[in-house]
Amino acid sequence: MAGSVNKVILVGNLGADPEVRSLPSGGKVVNLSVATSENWRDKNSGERRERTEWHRVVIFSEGLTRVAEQYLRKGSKVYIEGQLQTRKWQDQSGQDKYSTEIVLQGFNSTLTMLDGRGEGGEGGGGGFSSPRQFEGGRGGGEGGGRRPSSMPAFESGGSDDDIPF
Amino acid sequence: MAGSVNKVILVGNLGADPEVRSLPSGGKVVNLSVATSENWRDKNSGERRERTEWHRVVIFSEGLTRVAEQYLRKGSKVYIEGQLQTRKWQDQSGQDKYSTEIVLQGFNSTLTMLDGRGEGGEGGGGGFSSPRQFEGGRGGGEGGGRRPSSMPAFESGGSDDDIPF
Amino acid sequence: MAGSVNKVILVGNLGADPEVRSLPSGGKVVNLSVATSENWRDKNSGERRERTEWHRVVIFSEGLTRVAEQYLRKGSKVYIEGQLQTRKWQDQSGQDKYSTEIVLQGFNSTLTMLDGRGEGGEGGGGGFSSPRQFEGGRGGGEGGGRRPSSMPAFESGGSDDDIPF
Amino acid sequence: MAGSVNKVILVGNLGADPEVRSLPSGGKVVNLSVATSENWRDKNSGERRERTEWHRVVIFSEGLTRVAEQYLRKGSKVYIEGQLQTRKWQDQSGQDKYSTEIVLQGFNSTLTMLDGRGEGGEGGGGGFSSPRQFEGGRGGGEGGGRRPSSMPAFESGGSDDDIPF
DNA sequence: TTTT
DNA sequence: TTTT
Repeated sequence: MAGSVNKVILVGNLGADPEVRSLPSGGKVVNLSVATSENWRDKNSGERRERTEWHRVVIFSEGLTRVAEQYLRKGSKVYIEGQLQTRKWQDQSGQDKYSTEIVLQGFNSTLTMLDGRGEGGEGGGGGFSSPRQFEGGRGGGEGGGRRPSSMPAFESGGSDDDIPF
Repeated sequence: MAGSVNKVILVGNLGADPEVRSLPSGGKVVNLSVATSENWRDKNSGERRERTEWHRVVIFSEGLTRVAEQYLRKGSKVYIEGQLQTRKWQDQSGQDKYSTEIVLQGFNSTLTMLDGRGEGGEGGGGGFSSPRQFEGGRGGGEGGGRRPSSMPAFESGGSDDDIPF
Repeated sequence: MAGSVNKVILVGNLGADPEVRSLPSGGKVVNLSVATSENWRDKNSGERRERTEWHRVVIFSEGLTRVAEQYLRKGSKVYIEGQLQTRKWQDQSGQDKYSTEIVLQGFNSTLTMLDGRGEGGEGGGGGFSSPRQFEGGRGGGEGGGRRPSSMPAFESGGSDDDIPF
Repeated sequence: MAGSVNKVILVGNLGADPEVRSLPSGGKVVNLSVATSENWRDKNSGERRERTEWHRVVIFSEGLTRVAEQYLRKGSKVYIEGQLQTRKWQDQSGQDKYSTEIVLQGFNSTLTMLDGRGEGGEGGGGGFSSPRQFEGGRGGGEGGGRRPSSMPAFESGGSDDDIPF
């Protein structure tokens, strides 16, 4: 089919450091555990209540795995845009299990750091330094846009030095 | 915590008629099974491939349950905006199971019909037959906006806010 | 700066056929005029009211310009994901003018047809008539994902035959 | 019409303190000037480039005007969800002008502070404490919001004239 | 100018 | 289980 949209947008904090796994193919997959929370006041009791939701995020996009591995840590706040996917697997006893994940792969996947904590003192000269945005996929060349021959996204081919912080 | 966002946006088709359950409280809950699909051409084989993802959608918002019950049918195309929630439950054997759902409840929940088939007798209550948008939550009184004393949304008289999440 | 997000999501109808312009570079730019509307019942008068908003959409992404040109027509319903950009220009009298547009360019741009009317044999060839999804940018190679060596998106490099209808 | 969606999602920084205006009705309207930026590396020159977009945000929702007035300052980072609206007005010389704004009013409007920095050490026990989320509609009572003790310095190079509205 |  |  088509004519469909499957999009998840999260702003939340990492509950743990990213888990990086290497694939036989040489690529990497990064798993994030992201918390989102909401507060509300109970209408009856008047008490303040909170609910935290934990999201399992799986990053396949090459550029984004590198970003996650290098710059994200437990507590980092991130903006994430990905797709919902439910995966079936068997546990040790052969029981069917289902796991629903937010997958960052290919187009329309985004990972943006929202807290530029570390790295070189944004207090310094004035320039704040760290939050940066990266987008999924490879560099896409546009034919005749406003920025011909440029790319508004993370360039996965480059070295670490490409990321200036 | 707060400063977080938990949002799912789907455009897809219902795989079955909505399932409506009545709650002890008198309210209703509606479950939808929504398919999103993507097509791509395999870069190696050149074959066209397709992947369909099934999403479990749970509607608590009073206005939206009514809309779903009355106007949605198997095959309907919908735009949905809700929140991710993972729920723990036990199967018959006492095994822990987890189910991740897109929940439409309260603010920032939206259900829009994208195909105005409208066949059959929704002529009942007032019977509009075609795509219509409804939004979650209560009627929100605006103090001094551009549309003073009007409300751009479905007016739900009741209280679904009692459900604490 | 970074750590920012600039995203517009529209579901609406084209008020006119797409306007296609060729660029000196050989590329094309397509402009769409998209209407979104909302209905609500005035809380005081009880009357039903409607407000329509017109959006100027500018498509630079190569694959998406072709899709728009070939398949979209006045009245088409579309899902659009792009970026807000305000552009300064001068009218004939030299007055500064500003125009805010939804720009589809590069990553995170999406154009999905939501009504498969498909009138008038737009393909000639095989004519599928209904909703299809296309995404911005060029094909993004993924290193080690779940769909190694495949691409879940519109492939801009190919010929028209890539689009199977 | 219906079956339409008009949604803007921004994550950006305030270029100035919120502008609060009181309405004859007693309500308030708050205007925000929000910057989003993107960085990319020019494919030809290899140079790093940046483009900043300024967005005019208008808040009518009662709860959100209060939040904006009390907690947002120049430099604040926010998540915003609203609607696009283009407004026609006349300048002093009677010329027609158009202004496109992101309007937060009623349902599906959200304003979330993303930098509640204070409160050291999210690396610590776990508890991060300050960012708060508010959503449109009713005035949500914000019980215990802590004012960020300092705002991350927004780095606007230029004068107010940089902001084209 | 669309759509219902 | 939908849709094309």
